Amino acid sequence: IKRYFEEVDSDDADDYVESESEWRQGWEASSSSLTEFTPKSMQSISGLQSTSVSEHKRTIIHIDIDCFYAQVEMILDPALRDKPLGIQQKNIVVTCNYVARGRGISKLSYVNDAVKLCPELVLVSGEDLTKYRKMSYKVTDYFLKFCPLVERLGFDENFIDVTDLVKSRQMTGKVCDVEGHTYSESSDEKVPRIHCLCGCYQRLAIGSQIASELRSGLKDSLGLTCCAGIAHNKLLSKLVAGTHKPNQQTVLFPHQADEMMLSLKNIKQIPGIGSSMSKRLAAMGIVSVQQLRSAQLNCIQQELGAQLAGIILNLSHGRDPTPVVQTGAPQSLSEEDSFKKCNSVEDARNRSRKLIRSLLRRLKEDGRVPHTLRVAIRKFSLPKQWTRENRQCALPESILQNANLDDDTVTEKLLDVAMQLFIKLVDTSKPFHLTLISICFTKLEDHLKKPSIVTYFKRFAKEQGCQEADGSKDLRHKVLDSSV
DNA sequence: TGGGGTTAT
DNA sequence: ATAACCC
Repeated sequence: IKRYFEEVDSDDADDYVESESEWRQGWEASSSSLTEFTPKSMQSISGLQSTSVSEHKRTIIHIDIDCFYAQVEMILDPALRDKPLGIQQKNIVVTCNYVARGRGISKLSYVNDAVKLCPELVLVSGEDLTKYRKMSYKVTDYFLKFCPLVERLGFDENFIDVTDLVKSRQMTGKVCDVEGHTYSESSDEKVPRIHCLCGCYQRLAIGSQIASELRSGLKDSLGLTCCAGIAHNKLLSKLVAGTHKPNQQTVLFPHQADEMMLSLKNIKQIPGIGSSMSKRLAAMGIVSVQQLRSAQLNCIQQELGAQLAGIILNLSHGRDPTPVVQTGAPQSLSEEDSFKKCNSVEDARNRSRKLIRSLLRRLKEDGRVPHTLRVAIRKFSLPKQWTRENRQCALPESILQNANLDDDTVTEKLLDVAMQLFIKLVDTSKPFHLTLISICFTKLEDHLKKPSIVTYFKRFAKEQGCQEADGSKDLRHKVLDSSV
């Protein structure tokens, strides 16, 4: 096989390997007649249809920081390291360290239950996300030092597309083996590695080396441990990252994609299929990945529409063409607070003021200026009503344009805007009962952005009643003619 | 359940 | 503006 790849020099060859059985057939067939082992002959051997030649060409790493909030607290106070630690928000333990997990505490459990389970549990308040947010961006920035394609998912996960990094390492011609675990449900069954380290197998092996370097670098520079999953797309890299759990990494080769997907107990475990979609599919009698796969295409299409059906079905086969997209600066900055009861405008105003104060602090660091403000509330209603309502409006330029963000009058101006929105949400002439207020700044734009020359040309064009600024030449003549 | 985020409709 | 998705 090695000679084959050397002679044919085809990176595409292993893209034809669709499932493990097909791979085996190819393997067995090849050992009897090496010369006939070409992509074409492989196709005839197994009768497989490749979905896309380039489908296995990327190398994606998914990084998942181990119990992120707890790790941040343990770094800030190393004395917490060997104690059972929980992070508390209101009366919920939102996450905990591994010592606490060893005592049977699970994420998102009630404080009462957790303390009953483990009376020595140390609780730290995690309602203010500032430290976690800062560390989170340090992590993303760390990855960005090596590779531009980093996509954040929440505060503690990142996708990294290392395809180009892998390519340049391949140029050196060195062959490397896998670092860390290799995914296989039946763990004693080993992929005959060295024979397979060609094409995408070699690429993913290099990816696992890179992942290992990134992980140890992260530990050295920020003191954080994490899990990594390496695969040819985002879906699989994320799923496989969770297979060996704290502080380990796992690579998944394409022929194991089926096994990975089929190992999921429920379609809800597929990232991208949430509670709403699960319910719709469950209503059609579809609960398992296998059922989803064997469902009639047109049946699902009827129910979901062709586009969505295609995406969902693709996911069930471990296919995910979505690219890793650079996340960059956040699209919105928000803060929220939940409580048992808020039933007066005064109370609402005071709570909103706190939110706006801390948002202004963040805005100052961010450097950008928001152009819209949104207020959201949750009304107390019959349990199981998870409904939030929101109103938004454009922010008057005058408030933030070149204001001192520490100025309390700025806070009060914003608060006035927020309360106008609040009144649209709540009929304050009647009794009300709120359980959450959230304030969100969006449409964040660069502050120091001087209007570019283009802006002036466009404005001028408009004044002159020009059509599209198709020719800046023509425009320039106009400008000169008018002796500006 | 909490305190965040994103994108699609 | 809401609803879906993610952590």
